[in-house]
Amino acid sequence: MNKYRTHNCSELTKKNNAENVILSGWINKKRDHGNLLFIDLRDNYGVTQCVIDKSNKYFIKLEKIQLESVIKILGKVVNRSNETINSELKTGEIEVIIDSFETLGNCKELPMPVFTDQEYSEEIRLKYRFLDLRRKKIHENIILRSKVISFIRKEMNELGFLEFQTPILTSSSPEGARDFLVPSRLNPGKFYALPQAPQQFKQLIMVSGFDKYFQIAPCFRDEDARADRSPGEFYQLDLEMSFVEQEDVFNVVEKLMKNLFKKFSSKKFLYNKFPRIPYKEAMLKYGTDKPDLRNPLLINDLTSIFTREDVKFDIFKKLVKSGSKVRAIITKNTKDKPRSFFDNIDKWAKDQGASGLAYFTIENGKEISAKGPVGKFFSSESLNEIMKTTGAKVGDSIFFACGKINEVEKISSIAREKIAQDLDLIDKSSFAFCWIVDYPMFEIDDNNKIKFSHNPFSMPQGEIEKVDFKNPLNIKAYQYDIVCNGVELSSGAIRNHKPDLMYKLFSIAGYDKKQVDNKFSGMINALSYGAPPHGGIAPGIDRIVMLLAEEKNIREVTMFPMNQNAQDLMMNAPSEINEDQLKELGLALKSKK
RNA sequence: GGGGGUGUAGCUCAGUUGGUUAGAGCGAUCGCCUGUCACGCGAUAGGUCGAGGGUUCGAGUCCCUUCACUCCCGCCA
Repeated sequence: MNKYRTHNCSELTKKNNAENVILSGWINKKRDHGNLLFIDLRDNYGVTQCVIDKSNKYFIKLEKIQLESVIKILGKVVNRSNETINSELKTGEIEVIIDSFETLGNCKELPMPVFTDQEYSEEIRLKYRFLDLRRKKIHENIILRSKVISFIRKEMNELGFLEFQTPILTSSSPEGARDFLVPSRLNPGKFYALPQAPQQFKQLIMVSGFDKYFQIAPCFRDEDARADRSPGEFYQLDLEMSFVEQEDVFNVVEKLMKNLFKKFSSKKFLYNKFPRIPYKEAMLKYGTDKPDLRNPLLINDLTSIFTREDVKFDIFKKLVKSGSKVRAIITKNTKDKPRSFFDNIDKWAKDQGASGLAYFTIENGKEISAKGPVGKFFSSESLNEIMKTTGAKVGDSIFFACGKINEVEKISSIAREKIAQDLDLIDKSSFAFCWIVDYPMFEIDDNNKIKFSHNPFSMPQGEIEKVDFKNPLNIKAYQYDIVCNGVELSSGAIRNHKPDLMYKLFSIAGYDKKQVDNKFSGMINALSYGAPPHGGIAPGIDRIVMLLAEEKNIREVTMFPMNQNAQDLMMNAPSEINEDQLKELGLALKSKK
């Protein structure tokens, strides 16, 4: 028999009536009636009410013991009387009459309450994470995370994937994020880097002939945090497959996501087959490459309307002449919305740094007309044209944004979200997955330099002989993202397994052969020894769990997260190291300013 | 690197137009209470109002600087 317990704290029911039991756990709550004391004993599994009265010699001791102390209770299970049954508790039909008890772990005065639904500051939560993690919601989130990961492992195994570990200490690579660096004691002056992702390794695994690989892989990137982005480290379901095309990867991931999200959520899928949306189309219709497809609003391009003679909206017309674009969002049947609805959105847009949103509502008197501050600038014919291109009807309203393409995409994207929220158009009870496909291989940065827009190892689309290297910005890649409810879960690609092509693409981005050989030696070398066509993806585990747990902050699904400044307040990391350690590594610190 | 928000008791917060001795709930300590499940009742302790400077007869409150946490932009797949 186990020394500490015969049952856990959620097991006992009427069936156990009159049994002598041993329970161990934390004191969740005490209710002290002076001559009668109730103790809610909690463990990982649940809560059991235990009772003791003053005739018991342990009564005084138990009365004094601190909440959150760990105790072992010996007692007898009794059925509760009907009036005292607690239907909210799994064990609410019984209670344990305490016979004796033993303190296993004392608790000091708590820096924060554990048994409350009260919110408290992250600082205190992170410093005392071990207390925070005892609380119900986050405790359940972390258990969910564990279950999600083991489910993924099982599914991946069934799909024929093999799990492999890849090195944590590896080499620094150009492109992408800032690396975390680790000095090498045995190689003074040289540094390892922690992997931003096992990208090159997983491709090498394919070259090594393993066919299907996956890993719940830690990834390290030294970039600033966001609510949905941990500083430093996060986990991906990294996977790679040989002899596949894009659709083969999609099939595997769709199957996995559907099984996973059905298993851990009761929400429905908006699309059973995930829509494939070309990058260009996504940027036009949604203003972003991570659209929330639960939101029914679409963005329309109305630039050409503002070249018409019979449209007199001069501010926009002037901007259009100098190359700006006009994008519009139609809201269905909003003619009766109060003026404040429209003005709030306009004011909100100005707060976002845009020049505001113009708007009007389409009316039908003698002829089609527009009502609203800028309505008078639009002729009936131009309105008919707008209705034709956008599908807007009488009674609908139209919001306009005008600006340079990047700006107008951005503002129309967040306006689409804002308007949908205000009109309560987003179906919160569903998951809307989609694939964003056909990403451009290259893009132009602020200094007018061509750079890889995604991953330098992606395969360009089309037959290699026909790729138009003269116009690199037109080259599309077999590069894709998977998005759910506006959350980017992952990006992936069919990889470029042809070294010659790789050199060519790198040369467009300004790397000569020598540089490529030097920086990507492991991989480029391997590709010239018989590499299979291959591709993969790497969905973010943390974000999947966030969606399933309906959390907005990644720290709510991370056991021991760092704060925004990449500090672990509980472990005191990062910390200073002593002179000897520095010396051994051949390092010297510059004095801080 | 930049912008916004927050910072008052161990915790969560209130604090009016600048005005006497800075309050509440929870927690802690002490006392009362035999059926609670957010038990109830009474009392006590607990404050560098994030820090520094300034304005003022007088600052938790106004101004400047600074620090911490957080959200966002940049950055990042």
